[in-house]
This record gives sequence, structure tokens and C-alpha cells, in this order.
Amino acid sequence: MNDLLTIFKALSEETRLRIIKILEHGELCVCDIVAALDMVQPKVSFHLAVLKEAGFIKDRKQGKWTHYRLDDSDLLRRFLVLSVMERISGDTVAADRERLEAFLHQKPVKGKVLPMNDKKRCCTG
Amino acid sequence: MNDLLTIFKALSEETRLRIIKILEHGELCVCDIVAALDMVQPKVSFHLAVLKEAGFIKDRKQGKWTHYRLDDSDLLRRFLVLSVMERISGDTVAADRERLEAFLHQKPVKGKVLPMNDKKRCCTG
DNA sequence: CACTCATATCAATTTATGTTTATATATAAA
DNA sequence: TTTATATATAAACATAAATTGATATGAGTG
Repeated sequence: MNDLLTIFKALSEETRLRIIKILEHGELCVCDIVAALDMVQPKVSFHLAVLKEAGFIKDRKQGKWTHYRLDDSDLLRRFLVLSVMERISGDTVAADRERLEAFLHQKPVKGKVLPMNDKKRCCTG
Repeated sequence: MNDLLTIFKALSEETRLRIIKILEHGELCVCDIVAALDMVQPKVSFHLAVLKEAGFIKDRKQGKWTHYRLDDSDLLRRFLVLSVMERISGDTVAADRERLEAFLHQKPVKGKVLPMNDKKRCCTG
């Protein structure tokens, strides 16, 4: 029962559904998600923790960064994630995707670092 | 998105999962559910309303009584209900079932009414 | 019609959850 | 080794959801 409750609670919040959706095509670091959702970082970290606790995502630490990806090790959760992917849509999700693409596009490649006064750089690992 | 949120929110509360489980074998009136869960009636009515709003249950009014049953008209919801049925278990659920059986057993048959000082009678419709 | 019963709804309160601001930690770069 | 960066965590605050106790509604009964 607790397991079920944790699962459903995790999915009962808009920000968290948006995070699941933005992870659809592969792993992202926290700053990518922050840029995509256009939210402050602690808020995103909070929701990532809830999703991780519920077994929907996994993290991989690499240097300064933490990369999150969907965790496909459990069948029920996989099905639920699929349902979310399929049924979620609309302006919000589209805007998230657009912001993500814009952010990834202007991101420097690994090793190359932009000048210090460029506030947008991050996640060059 | 709103639809999804409503669905998952409805399932993210213990009382509501217990209600879904107790409805597994057919429709029950509110007082049956109150007896099964051993809770005050307004509380049960509140959660029934949430489940109904989210499309998990339907009601049927008959005289003074409202009978609730699972609504199997939507595939996703049906799957979710199945998941709940399958994965929920434990003492709480067993106790709910026992209280329900005891309550149904002492319930008078349709038309037959117990003496007024028998507080247990109800739902003789 | 007066009364009882089953259920619903409401206002007040409590509890749970999410948000914000500030700060900590850990890693890397200058 | 100072400084910057990415992320996490914590405390204070805000909002939303659940619970309770009282009352309303509406159907049946005497």
C-alpha cells in the first residue's frame, strides 16, 4: 500500500509530470531541467528527489553534475510513465521542450568554456 | 494534463485505495463502506466524491440510498484499478473486508426492518 | 404532517505538500 | 588556494488537502 501511495503521489503534481515528459528522450542534468521548466533550482531538485524516491528516475553523478534519467526497471512504473508520455500535451509541455532545445543549443561543448560573464553557461561536462 | 493529475491525485490517498478495494466484488451503499472502513460518514462521502470526480466510481441512487460501484468505462482507469487490486493487501484491507462481511451479515433483508433501537440497521433497500 | 434515516455539504480546523530564500557541500578551474 | 559552479538541503512561509462537527436535503414511514 505504501508503495502504491508513493507511486501515485509522485505522479499527482504538474511539475513532476513535466519532468517525466522532458526526460522522454534521454538523460538531462539538473540545470537542463531548470532551464526547460524555467523554475528555480531548489524547486526542481525537490521534485527530482520525490520522483527518485518513488522509483521513477535514477541519477548518475559526474563531476559537478547530476544527470537524471527515467528508471525503467519496474513494469508498473514503466507503464505509468508511458501513460504520462502519451496523454500529456499542450502549450506547457511544448514550451518546456522549446526552452530545453534552445538551452542545449547554446550550451558549450565538453571542455570548451564560455567567458565568465556569460551567465548561461553550465553543464559543460 | 489536468485529467492525468485528477486521476493520480485520486489514487494518492490511503482511504481512497481502501474504498476501491472494498468495491472489488460489487456495489455497496455508503453505509456499507462506512462500516467496512470504520470511519465517520462525511469523511467517506468526501472521498467517494473525489473518486467519482476522477471517474473511478459511479453512483446509483435508490430511495434513501446511494450505491457506488467501480466505473469500468475507461481503459487507463481500469488498468489502474487492477493494479490497486493486485498490489494492495495487508491487515488494513483484511480488516475492512471482515467488517464489511460482518455488517452485511447482520443487515436485514429488503423490506424487513429491525426494531428502532437497533442502531446497526440501515440500508435495507 | 412530524419524524427518522441515509447521505451530502459547509465552515472551521488540522495536517500535508509545495515554494522560497539562504546556505552548505563538493568539484573543478584560475 | 581562492573563486566559481552545480546541486542539495534546511528553515520559514504559503497553499492545498483532509478531517471534524454541525447542519441541510430529500426520501420514506407512522
